[in-house]
Amino acid sequence: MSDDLATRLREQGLRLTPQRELILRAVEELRHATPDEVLAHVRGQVSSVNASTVYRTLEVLEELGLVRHTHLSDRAPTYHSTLEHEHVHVVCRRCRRVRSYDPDLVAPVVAALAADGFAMDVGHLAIFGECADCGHPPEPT
Amino acid sequence: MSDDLATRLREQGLRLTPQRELILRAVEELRHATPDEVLAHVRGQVSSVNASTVYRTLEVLEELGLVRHTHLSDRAPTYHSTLEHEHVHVVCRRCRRVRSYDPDLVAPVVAALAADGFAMDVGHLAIFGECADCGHPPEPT
DNA sequence: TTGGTTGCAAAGTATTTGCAACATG
DNA sequence: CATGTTGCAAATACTTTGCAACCAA
Repeated sequence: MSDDLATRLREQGLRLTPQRELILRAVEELRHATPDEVLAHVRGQVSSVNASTVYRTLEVLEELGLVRHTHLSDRAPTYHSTLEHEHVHVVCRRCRRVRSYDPDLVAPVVAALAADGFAMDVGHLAIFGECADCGHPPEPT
Repeated sequence: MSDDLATRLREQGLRLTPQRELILRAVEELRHATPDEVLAHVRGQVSSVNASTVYRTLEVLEELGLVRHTHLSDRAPTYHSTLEHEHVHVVCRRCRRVRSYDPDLVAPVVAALAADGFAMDVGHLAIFGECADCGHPPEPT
């Protein structure tokens, strides 16, 4: 997987650096992390890595297809490794819990949109709502 | 509809102001607008309205259920009036075009998640992907 | 008159960019 | 050793907040 990084970078005339390795590994380990969280993680591990490097690297890694991002909050984007199989994110607004669903969940939507000539990006999808069994009490009805 | 505004505000002990009327009307007219676009629109029409007022007002209007927002780009949120019937947003990453779909599109997803005790927020959903017939040429395969 | 509302300016958070020093291939 | 990369600092985009003046009810 780090080999993959080296390979893909080389293909694009880009270079393998310790920062890029660290950041990719951080995304893989954290599962779902914002740029800030990635930064904190790599800093905890090694030398001082700069925030701009994190942003620039996440962009590169995404172009290389090694990471992806979705929006699990109204704030910063969340990155995850493409080593995980593709999944749909379902997040509860109340308890903030994030569940991953198999792409099957939205297969009918993919099909319907495909019929309209639209190729849906399943991995980017974030579905919001509220779960019944979340830690927080339900709103009075 | 402006009556609705007055009514709902009063119910909450809030007040009807020209700014609030203008901003609500701007959202209705613009169909899909970011806070910035709303600001530009109301400024074009009347006196000087402040950006903070736009943010604060959009928040109030959303709490009152008169507007809603979704994220149609990685940047600012997009607001729309709830006078429009609820719809799902489908946006092409290449040509940036936004199409509105009937909630029926995602009915199977709503049902599947409901079975898991999750109440999906359909109006907030934004589906990304690429349309075949967008102005831009397809990427080489 | 009371208390919600606005404008203004400053602060805050998230992200981007220019550029010189640096390090990979 | 050529060119991609990084760190740093400043700039930018977007949003929030404190507060005094203001105005709707």
